[in-house]
Amino acid sequence: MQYWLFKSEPNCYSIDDMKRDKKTLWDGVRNYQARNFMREMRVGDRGLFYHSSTIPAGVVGTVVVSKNALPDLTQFDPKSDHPDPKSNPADPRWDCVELTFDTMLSRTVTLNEIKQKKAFSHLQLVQKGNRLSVLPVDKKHYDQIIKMAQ
DNA sequence: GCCAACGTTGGC
DNA sequence: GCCAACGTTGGC
Repeated sequence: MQYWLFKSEPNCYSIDDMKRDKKTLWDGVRNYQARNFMREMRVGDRGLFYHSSTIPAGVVGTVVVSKNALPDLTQFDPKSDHPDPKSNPADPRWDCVELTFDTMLSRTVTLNEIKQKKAFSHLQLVQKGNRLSVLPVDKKHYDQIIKMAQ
């Protein structure tokens, strides 16, 4: 089983939305590295749900991968937020996975406190300039962040 | 294949 | 809103 982190701006899609919807397609991702990580995901993988571009930014909940990667249909919809006219329907460029709500953390584990712990220095999330919206996390770090919320 | 210009992300 | 970082695009 692998562990991941999913970023979302809460005014776009928050952990509360995730809880209400129970499951959602993680579509709209238009970054090759993030897409490749989604292609590696398998049903049952765990994920941290992270709120970005908000104060404070941080981990707010957990999710489970409930469907392996499948074509992201929003790329072919001119009315979607991220249409990609260059993507060929016979060989779609962008994929998404389905996520299912797991838990809401009892408090936000902020980026700031994660940065302050030396144990997290190799976490891609805390390395400067990180703009990846989907990234892998070690089980160790995943467990530790959940523990910090308690 | 290089690289400048440009657009987007995300913390603050 | 600012700005640094960095991915993408496109001309050559």
